[in-house]
Amino acid sequence: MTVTIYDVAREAGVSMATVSRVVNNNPNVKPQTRKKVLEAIERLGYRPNAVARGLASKKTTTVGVVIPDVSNAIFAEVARGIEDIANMYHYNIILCNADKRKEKEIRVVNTLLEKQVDGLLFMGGSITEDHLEAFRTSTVPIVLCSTADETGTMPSVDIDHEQAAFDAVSRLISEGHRKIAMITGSLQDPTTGYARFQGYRKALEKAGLPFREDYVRAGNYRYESGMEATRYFLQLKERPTAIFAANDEMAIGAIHAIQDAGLRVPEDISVIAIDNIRLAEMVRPELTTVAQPMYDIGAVAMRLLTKLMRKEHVDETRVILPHELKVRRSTAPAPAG
Amino acid sequence: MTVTIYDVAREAGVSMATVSRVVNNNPNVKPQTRKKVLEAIERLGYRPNAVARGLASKKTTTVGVVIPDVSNAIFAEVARGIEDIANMYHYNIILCNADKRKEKEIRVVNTLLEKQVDGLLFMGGSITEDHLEAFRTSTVPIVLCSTADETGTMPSVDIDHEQAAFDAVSRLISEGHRKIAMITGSLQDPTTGYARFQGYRKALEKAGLPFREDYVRAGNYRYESGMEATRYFLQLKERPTAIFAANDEMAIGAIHAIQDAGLRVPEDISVIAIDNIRLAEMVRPELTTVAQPMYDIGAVAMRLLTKLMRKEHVDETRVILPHELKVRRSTAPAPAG
DNA sequence: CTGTTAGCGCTTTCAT
DNA sequence: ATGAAAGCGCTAACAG
Repeated sequence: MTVTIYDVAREAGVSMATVSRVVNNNPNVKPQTRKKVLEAIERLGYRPNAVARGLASKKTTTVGVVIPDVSNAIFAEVARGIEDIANMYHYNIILCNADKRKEKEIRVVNTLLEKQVDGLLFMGGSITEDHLEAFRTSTVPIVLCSTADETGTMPSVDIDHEQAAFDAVSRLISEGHRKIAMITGSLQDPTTGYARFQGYRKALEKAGLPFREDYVRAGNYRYESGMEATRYFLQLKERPTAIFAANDEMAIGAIHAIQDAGLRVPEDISVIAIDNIRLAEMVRPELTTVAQPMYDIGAVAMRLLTKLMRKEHVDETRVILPHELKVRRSTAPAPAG
Repeated sequence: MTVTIYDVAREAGVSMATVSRVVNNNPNVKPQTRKKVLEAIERLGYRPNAVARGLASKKTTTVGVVIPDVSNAIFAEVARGIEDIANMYHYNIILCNADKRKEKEIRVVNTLLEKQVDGLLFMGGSITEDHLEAFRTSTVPIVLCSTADETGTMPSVDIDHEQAAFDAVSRLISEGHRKIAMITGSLQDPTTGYARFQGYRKALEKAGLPFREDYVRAGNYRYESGMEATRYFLQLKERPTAIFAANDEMAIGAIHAIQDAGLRVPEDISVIAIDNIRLAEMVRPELTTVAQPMYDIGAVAMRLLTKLMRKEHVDETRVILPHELKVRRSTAPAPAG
């Protein structure tokens, strides 16, 4: 039924080992023999069985990538960075979606490990003790990508979320805003959600601005939650003049909620965020935001992983990439009054 | 180093076969024995090797999904449908990105086949003879998802693109529009791009409206191309009063190009499209569009694939799912004049 | 440069 | 209900 390396060997009149050599581009094969084998392969339509290969060689040349949420635009771009580098080093990559559910994240990690991937990239989301425990059982390297763990035990590639938030809010302050609200992400997540919130507080503090409970609403990183939080801010007696959203998608919700209420961005209210997904330029006014170097995060993480897999020396396993403020049209000086 | 089934057997004082049975939930194991084995597994931290399993059983319980472009919002939703059904039938799914490049699509299919997936889902994009040839070498079932092949030889799940386009344009016509432009996708792609274009022409024809070359611009399904095409339409002496875009993303580009030119949607120009990605409601005005049942496409395709993998009877291998017009705010009756 | 021969870790008859 | 043993298709020494 299916044609094996043995069939090819017989057809070409050589041994299995020789066929294996040509398939693996081992130079120790006479050109003429190689040709014979190649022809037999072609004639028989032989396709190497990667499963058997993996078992015999104990390498699969594939790395698993777990994505918290396929529908999140951030990850698409990070994935591109991962892929480009993976291709460069001849690794296949297989993506697994985890639906933003912790239990599934862990299940997926285990599945990937059972499949004997040579390495693992774990993207985004918060890292709990349960995650760490799953990671510990791994015999292959794992690097966190666009997230990091509090304990600092895992290799990771990420930005400084607190500083990014600090920079965004500072920009607002430098434009004269004093009533700045924030739509946070999950405060349960220390490395991203909470860090961004901390950045907001510190920027306020540094400027001597009071922290107000009613200027903070928690969202879930989604558009709708950005709208909801903003509607809340709009009905406050003392309406904020600027809103900082923990990510772009919520910021776009904020912009639309403001517009739907008959107000203008940025004339009445400024909006700023973090991420710089493609959408940021696909909204009117275009969104001012702190850009994460998504492609680079993926690329650097994958590069780090290759080094780990090949047991090369790496001097820094926890890398922080720089972010950059993209000034567009959604922010303006605070309105007088 | 790594603990194998043999280690567990020794630890539990049973044979490998017995361990295998408990791992595979084979009922032919005395509860007491099962308990002993489970304990040994726990104690040793045994993790079954899926590669060895796959080789021995000739099944991997995983299906490969090739995605033309991870950053395309459509596929995220389709993927969710696939996943839900896959989980239901206990298949793992591995996603592979093909970067919208035909050569890579084919390479990825081959890689997946080498990895001995039990089935394959091929999403979107146009199916060429080269694709078909790669598909033909497969010994496992393949179903096309959100696309179909012209020759009709492959199982597939899709919508009727021509009819969807026809319906969109007919809506415009019924609102009195007579100057209707179209931003097409790739006309090279018979099943999607060209079919949607055909639907446009037929709707025009049925209404006795003339077909004008200068009312058609080709885009590439991206936002920017939608903007460009629209800018072209705007400078026409006889400006269209409505634009039909082959997909939502280009339509949003059209809306912004119109707005950027100081005109209003829908008062000055109506915009309609096909897809209904989340973004359609994340734009102002919200986009009127013909919705593809993306989740269902994924779910039905995966269900069909499971039947094929289990060699169950299926009476219809080429399914067309219904579409539905979502009327929102981007269309209005044609302006007088 | 090429062939022989052990496994890789597991499933699966076939016995018992 | 359990065990023994033969592979699954391939790679990797080792010999020659």
